[in-house]
Amino acid sequence: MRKTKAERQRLLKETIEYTPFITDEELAKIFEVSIQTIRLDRMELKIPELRERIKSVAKLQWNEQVRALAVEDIVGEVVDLELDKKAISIMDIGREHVFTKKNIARGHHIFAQANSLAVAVLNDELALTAKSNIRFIRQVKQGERVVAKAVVKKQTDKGLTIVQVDSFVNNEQVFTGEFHMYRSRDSID
Amino acid sequence: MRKTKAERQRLLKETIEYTPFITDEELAKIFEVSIQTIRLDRMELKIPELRERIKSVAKLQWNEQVRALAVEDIVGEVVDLELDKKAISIMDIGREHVFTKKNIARGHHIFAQANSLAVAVLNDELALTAKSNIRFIRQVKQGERVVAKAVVKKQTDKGLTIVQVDSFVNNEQVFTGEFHMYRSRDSID
DNA sequence: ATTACTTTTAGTACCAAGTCATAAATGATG
DNA sequence: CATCATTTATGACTTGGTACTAAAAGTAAT
Repeated sequence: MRKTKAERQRLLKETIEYTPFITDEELAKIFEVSIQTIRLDRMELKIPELRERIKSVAKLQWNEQVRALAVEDIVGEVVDLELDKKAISIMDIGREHVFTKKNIARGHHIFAQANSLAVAVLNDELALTAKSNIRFIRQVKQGERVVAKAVVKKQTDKGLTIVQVDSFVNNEQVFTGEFHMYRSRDSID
Repeated sequence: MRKTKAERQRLLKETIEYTPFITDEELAKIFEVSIQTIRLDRMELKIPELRERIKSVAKLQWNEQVRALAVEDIVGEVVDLELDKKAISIMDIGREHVFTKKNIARGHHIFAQANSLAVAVLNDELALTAKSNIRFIRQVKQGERVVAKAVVKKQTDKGLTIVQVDSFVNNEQVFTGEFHMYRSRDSID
């Protein structure tokens, strides 16, 4: 039996979201209605036509490529920042961060967040990590939110700046690291 | 003056690669030739029409999403592995690894390669990094190939296994790290 | 059952951005 | 000037639509 209008529209929306590369004609066959009905549905649901859908997916991809380079620069989201003093960032552990077998976050993601933050907190065009001592205090699981706190400490004898980063999940410490940073004015290159 | 055919086709190819969302009409205006000429050019160069180009970019995006989750587990490519003894991995530094402004690799990528290798070299279902001392010895640039070498050392008093990882570009050391690893049999969970 | 209203289908004209094929105009070169 | 490559023009057809109008079918209420 053919479904009701509301039900059909619900499924239509899902179907298009799941497989955006589908024509009205194919949809009409699937739902056993005329092309016109599909088009009426799309209008009511404000779903754009095939070509526009494809285009928007493609544009997204185009932006991703640009964005991947930009966003990659900062791991986690900086929520508080006082240049050359302190900074805080949060990162939610998702599927992409954990070991595929167990759901424990891979160390380098925790590290990346901390390292990024150490770079971001410094008021320099480009700061580089020269050395660091780190410690993973406890495992972080998928779904947990890691809050990393960076504090800028003294300069070392060699002109490096020390940034201390501690990461927490619900106020429980999961990571600690001391980052010795080169700053752009004393580049090693 | 209008360019020669060969020159125009060379530029056309470039242009389309760079901005695939461009119509023949727009191209015709840019190169000051008729639409038909552009179409002849596309045929000779085997460049598909706008809609096909958009579609292929969109499909690429669709695959990327799946891929991103799988590849993430191993950073770099393991080329030699003797379990519980030593391992070697290589990683080519690409655009996705460097700071957008300068072309210097971000520390956490170098770290990720080393950390991954430290995990991989241990003959355990799941090894976790507990602690590590690392040092970035010199900057790594885009295009360089980083070879990471891991050696399994002694157990510590606390049952941790120490893995020493040193990374090189053309036999010049760029990174060194000592990783203290938990092994699955003495899980901390 | 008749009326009223919603939902669906049909049909036409039109559009963008092409393909395919044929023919004519233009340019360069021996 | 003849000849060949290159460019332009023209028309018919294609896909996957939009926009609009009109008719048919289904559903509910009086």
